[in-house]
Parts: sequence; C-alpha cells; structure tokens
Amino acid sequence: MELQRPRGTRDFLPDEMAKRRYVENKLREAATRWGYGEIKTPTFEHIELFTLKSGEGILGEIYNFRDKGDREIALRPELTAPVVRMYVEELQRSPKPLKFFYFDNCFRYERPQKGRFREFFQFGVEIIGSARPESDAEVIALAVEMLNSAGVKGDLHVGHLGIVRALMKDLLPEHQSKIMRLVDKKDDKGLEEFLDELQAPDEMRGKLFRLIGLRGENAVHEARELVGEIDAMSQFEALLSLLDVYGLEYQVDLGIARGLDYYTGMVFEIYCEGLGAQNQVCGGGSYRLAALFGGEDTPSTGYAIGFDRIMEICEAKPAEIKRIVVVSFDDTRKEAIVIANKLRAHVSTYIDVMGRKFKDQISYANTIGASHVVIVGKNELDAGKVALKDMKTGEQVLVTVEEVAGRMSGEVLL
RNA sequence: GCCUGGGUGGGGUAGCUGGUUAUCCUAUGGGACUGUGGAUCCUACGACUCGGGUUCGAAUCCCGACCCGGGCCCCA
Repeated sequence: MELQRPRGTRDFLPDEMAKRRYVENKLREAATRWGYGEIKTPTFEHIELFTLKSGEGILGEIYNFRDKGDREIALRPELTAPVVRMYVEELQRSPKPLKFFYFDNCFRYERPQKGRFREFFQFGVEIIGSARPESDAEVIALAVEMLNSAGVKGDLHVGHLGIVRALMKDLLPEHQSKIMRLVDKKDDKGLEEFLDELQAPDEMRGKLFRLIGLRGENAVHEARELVGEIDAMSQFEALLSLLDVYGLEYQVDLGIARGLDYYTGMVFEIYCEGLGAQNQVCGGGSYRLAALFGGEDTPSTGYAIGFDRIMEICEAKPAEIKRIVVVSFDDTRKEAIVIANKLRAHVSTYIDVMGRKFKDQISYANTIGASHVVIVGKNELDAGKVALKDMKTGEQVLVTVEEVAGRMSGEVLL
C-alpha cells in the first residue's frame, strides 16, 4: 500500500459515521435546548492567536505553515481562542451574555495513542459576559447534561483557582504562574523545590499543600479555614450550592489547576473509565482572554468535550435505518427507476446499478440487510401494482406503489 | 522526545529453530441455477509495510525507516 492517511488521522466508514452523527446530534440538541447558538470559525488562523493564548511553547505541537502571501498560518489546535477572537472582532457590543456552541476538528502534532489523534474533534460551549456563579453552574450542568444525553457517565470534579491564588497573593505574578503550573502537573516534588527556592514562609507552604490536597465532603470547610473570608471562597460556595440546585453529583477538588494565567475562577473536569491514559472527557472553567486579544476585559466560561473520547465509551446506538431494494427484470428496468424515485421520498431506497440479474438483485438486497424488496415485473405492472416482499418472513403481497410508500414511511430517514 | 509490543491478500489467519508455486477461512467481481434471497459449485481478484544487511537462498535472522497498539512527557 503506497498511499496511506497521514499519521494520527482517521477515515470514518458509514457505520461509524452514523454513530458519530447520532451522538453529535444528541450534544447539539442539548446545547440548543439550553439556548446556545452554533458558531463556526475558520479551520486555520494566524498563528499569533495561539501563541498569544498559550505561549511560544506550543509551537512544537501546532500544524503551521506560511501561505503564498507570506502569512504565518496555523491549523487550529483548539477552539476557545478562535471563539474569543471572533467575539473581540465582531461581537463586543452584543447583548450579554453570549452563548455559543461549536463542533469541529482541531489539529495537534502529538504522538498518537488511545483517545489521542492528530486530527481530533471537540464539542465545546462558551458563555461570554458573565462572571457570576450562575453562569459557571449553568455551564457545568450543561456539560453533564450533554454527556448524559450521549450515554456517558463520568466523575465531575470542581475547583476554584481564585482560592489557591489568594493564598499566594504576596508572591510575584510570575512565581504564582509557575506554582500553578506545578500544581497542574501534580508535581509535588517540583513544587517543594520551587518553594524552597522562593524561601516561601512555612505557613503559606503548609496551607498551599493542604489546600491543593483537599477533596470531597469537608473540603470547603477546610478551605475556608485555610484562606478565610475571601471573594473567591464565597463565590465558590455559591457555585456549589447552585450545583446542588441542578441536582449534580460532584467532587470538590482544589487540586485542579491550569497552567495558564487567564484561568481565574472556577475550573472543572470530567473523567471516565475505560480510556486508558486519556481519561478526561471534558474540561473547562472561567477565563479572561478578551483583553489579551485586544478587546475589553470580559469574563467568560466554557468547556470542551473530547468527542473522540466519548465515542470510545458511549453506548448510544442509533436506530437502524430501514432500507428497501427495488428489483426488476431486463424489460422493466426503466419502470423500476421511476418507482424507486417515488419511494425515495419516503424511505431509503436502493436500485441495481450493476446490471445484475433478478435473482442476484434479491441476493444483494439480502446482503445489505434490506427489510423489504419491491419487485417490479411485467405481471405486476400489468395489474398497475408491484410486489412487496418482506425479507424476514418471505411473505409477499401485491400492492400499489403508494401503498408501499405508506407502509414504509414513518421510519427514520437518513 | 522517551519506553514497550506488533505489522502476511479488503478482514481474519498458517508458515516465522531460513529451502519448490506462501496455507486456510471470509469478503468482493463474474458464472452455473435463466420471476424470487441466505445454500452449493466453478472462476476471477488479491498479501509477506518499506529500505538496507547476512546468506547459494529471507515472510522467516540482523539494522534502520514508516505505521499501529499500550505506557511516559505533554495536554492550550
């Protein structure tokens, strides 16, 4: 085989596409029901958009090229930056909040493994213009709702970066950033070394380690004891009580961090079993990116679902498409085409294009799992009718084309 | 970028302590059965991932590349 697809890319065959479309539509419906509008941004952007957001360090994982006009272009590695770019470019004066969803492919130059590809698909949601716990809670609830509608159950972990940051408020911003990165990586050893280097006070050090280790039931109380009455803390508590209102099960996890500075408040992640090393199916949080892209500072909250990962584990099964085959004889082929065209308004209809004989046409119908065969022969046509044969039972009845249409419609069409 | 396992027709496989024409199943095209499917038979198609090396001789042994799986790193 000389030609093969590039590494980390995939072909999707009809059966798999049917499943993917089915799940995609479930997610799409959920987002729509919650009042979010679909958007679409370009497949490629100026590379600065992504280096601005994530730093020069990401260049190694970006598909980029110089176009004929000598512009440095990148295939998008994610969709939050393009969405915020779009907002800053044309929507800053729109009524808030703005609620968007998207589903598209992204590209990263990474080593492929289970649940990780070089071209992959993200389904995401962003709400722009609110920094309140209400929007945070809504976004989280929608994420859970989407996954549920796709038949995926996961563990929801919720944290708040403002709490950890409050503890470090006396440190230089770049030192805070470094610490957040170490926390994000769960690199306790590196964190300790860095705190040594900073000669951080023991009190803060102790609190920091306790804070990022907090999980579950009493985490909130303990956190409050550690950091006291601060805005982030009361915001977080407000958020949690709203999550209760939504009836969500969650685990407080103050060890969730983000290595990037524009994540400011709530963060959440959803994990699933059965995915190997790539067990996170959804991640999100509140952030401030608009100012970085030259707009007014605007709070946003969003998340992205790793679509390929939920496809790995979801058990949703699309309803089988009913299909019928119109079969004919050499002297009725043209009539059969006319009849097939009528039936196509009602049901997924096949007709022979291989010049096959009558018997082989039926055999083909059997092969593709057709539920019925419509036989168009001289005898039937003389009576103004066709024969409708049930491939399961073998029963056959003489009916008009309209009756066939009537019996076959009401089924799911493509 | 690192570690590890693996690549034989479209799919699944045998061969792999080197030795004729690479095995079997399945799928696919054509045909037999000529107005009724799943069966059977005939026939066609079709592979040793690629490149070096060792050898009289390599699918088989060695090296490298590529690709796939699993795990690190990373994960905006």
